[in-house]
Amino acid sequence: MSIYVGNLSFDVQQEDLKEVFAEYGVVSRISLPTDRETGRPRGFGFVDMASSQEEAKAIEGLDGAEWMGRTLRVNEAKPR
DNA sequence: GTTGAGCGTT
Repeated sequence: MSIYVGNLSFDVQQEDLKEVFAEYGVVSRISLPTDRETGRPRGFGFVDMASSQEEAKAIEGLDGAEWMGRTLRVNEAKPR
């Protein structure tokens, strides 16, 4: 299970995401995909937590929250 | 600016 985090600021780094999600549990994996053609950040990311309970809490606590001047969109990620 | 690849044998 993993979390989709959308509407991110383009200058957010993996460490920043980890910091925020660590508030809700153990972050086991972070992914911030960049546009393969342009190398630019795509403005969204993926976070995996150690447990689905922690993920649920993170989604609950962070979806719709304002961060880095943008309103976060957080929910369960679709399968790649 | 809203759902991740990548040339290998997980």
